[in-house]
Amino acid sequence: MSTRALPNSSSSKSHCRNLLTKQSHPLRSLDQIAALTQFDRGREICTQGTPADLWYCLISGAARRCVIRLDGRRQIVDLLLPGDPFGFSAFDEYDSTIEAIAAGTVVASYPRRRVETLADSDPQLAREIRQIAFIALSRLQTQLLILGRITALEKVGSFILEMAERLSAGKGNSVALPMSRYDIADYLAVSVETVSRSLTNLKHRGVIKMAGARTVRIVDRNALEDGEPRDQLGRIDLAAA
Amino acid sequence: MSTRALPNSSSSKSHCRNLLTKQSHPLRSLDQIAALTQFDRGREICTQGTPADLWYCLISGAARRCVIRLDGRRQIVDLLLPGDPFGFSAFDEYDSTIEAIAAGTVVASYPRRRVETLADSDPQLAREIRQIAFIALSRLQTQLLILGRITALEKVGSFILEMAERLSAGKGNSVALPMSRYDIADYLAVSVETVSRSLTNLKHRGVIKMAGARTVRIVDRNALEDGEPRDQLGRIDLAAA
DNA sequence: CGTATCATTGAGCTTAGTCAAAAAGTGTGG
DNA sequence: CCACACTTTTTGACTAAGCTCAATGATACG
Repeated sequence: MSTRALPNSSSSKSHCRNLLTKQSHPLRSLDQIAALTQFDRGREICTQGTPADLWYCLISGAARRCVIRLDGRRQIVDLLLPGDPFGFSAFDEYDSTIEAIAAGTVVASYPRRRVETLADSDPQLAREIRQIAFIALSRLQTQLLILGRITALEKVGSFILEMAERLSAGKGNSVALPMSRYDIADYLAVSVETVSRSLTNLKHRGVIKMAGARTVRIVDRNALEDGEPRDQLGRIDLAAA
Repeated sequence: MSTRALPNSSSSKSHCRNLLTKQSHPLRSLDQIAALTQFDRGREICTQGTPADLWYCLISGAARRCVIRLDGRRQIVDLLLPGDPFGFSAFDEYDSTIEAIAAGTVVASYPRRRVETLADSDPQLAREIRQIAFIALSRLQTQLLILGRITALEKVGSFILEMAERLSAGKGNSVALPMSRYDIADYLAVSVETVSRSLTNLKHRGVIKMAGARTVRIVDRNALEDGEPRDQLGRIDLAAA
């Protein structure tokens, strides 16, 4: 199966099967009917306006869910990380386009009709799908709350926290961002320059440390949460410039 | 009739039963197990952080779904209009607080466990619930796209269009907004003053007409869509000041 | 008819967008 | 391995959109 379908060399296929069994994901019970596909950076996984015949789950890598506006601007409506289901639509067509961000992003796909039929006779599966939809709702709501923040600094701050949460499952204080500044900008609805400046600002204030351009280490979690620099006791620290 | 539970006076109850049968809504098939409640303006329908034991559907009036931030600012995550289902949560507690906006807002509520059990043995119902979740997703996405707009003028413009769409089902060009400028501001994540100024701007440019403070008549649909004033042929009209 | 809420308008200031350019990576082919 | 092209990231200067504070009109409601 090439881009579309991953090349049929057994090696890559088995490699992916391994991934599928290793990476826990919400549609685990459907592993048998999953098709695995690998995508290069920037490749479209599915396209806004085409028939929504497949449901997906991102296995490894990262992807962006975006819509293009009338004025040509792109908005990223969701960032997809390992374990995230996507491709659900209230209507018969996808409501957004999904593109791979990381090289070699692997995606599992499930024929929608097939799954729905299975769900008809399997209440447990039906509940799982419902749960998946609710999780997608809560992810969208999280982003809504980020977009609703006032200052760009707060947006970038909560973005870092969200990524840390989702990528390292809350464990470490270090996040390797898989996406470019442009992606972050279109996700937060600010300009690239502002993203960059906000990061430098946080860096200078000692709230984060950078290792290369894409690895962030969180130093002061509280400060990221509301934009205000805090001391160890969580008090707003007016000394920090 | 007071707020909490509708007093069991047969008059008010039958009045509401009428509403329930008249107003088409997505959980129609569950009318039998629905409880109807009426709320005064500003009253809480359900509260963030409390057990999410009920699913709801708004029958008449309007409500806001909001979260309060650490800094005390309120953000409105969704506006609920007749026919809109709400109260779904990925976890065991509501992720937002819902408050009535209009006087005498009527809401149908459904015990979640009961519905889920019914869905286990009724695949059709299970599909309907899924569809409801997907529709909620698409509504959130719509708002995400509005929040992602750059200028306040565009936000207010698409807000008016969205309300026109949802309230009058696309028919008329006149919308009676059920909410205050403050609600609009918290929904669009801009200040009240900016909402007001944007409306005056649109009014002065002849894009909309106002009848009182809360009734908007759309004059130039195209202009609302992208912020640019258009002539009858849809061309950007630089003459309009 | 008074009081509270809601809506509009003005003036000043801050934030972030735009345009422009430099610096730092990344990958490719010779 | 290096040179070159291209992308990504950062920084600077300028400008404008929108926030804040403040005050004045309108509306609704008891």
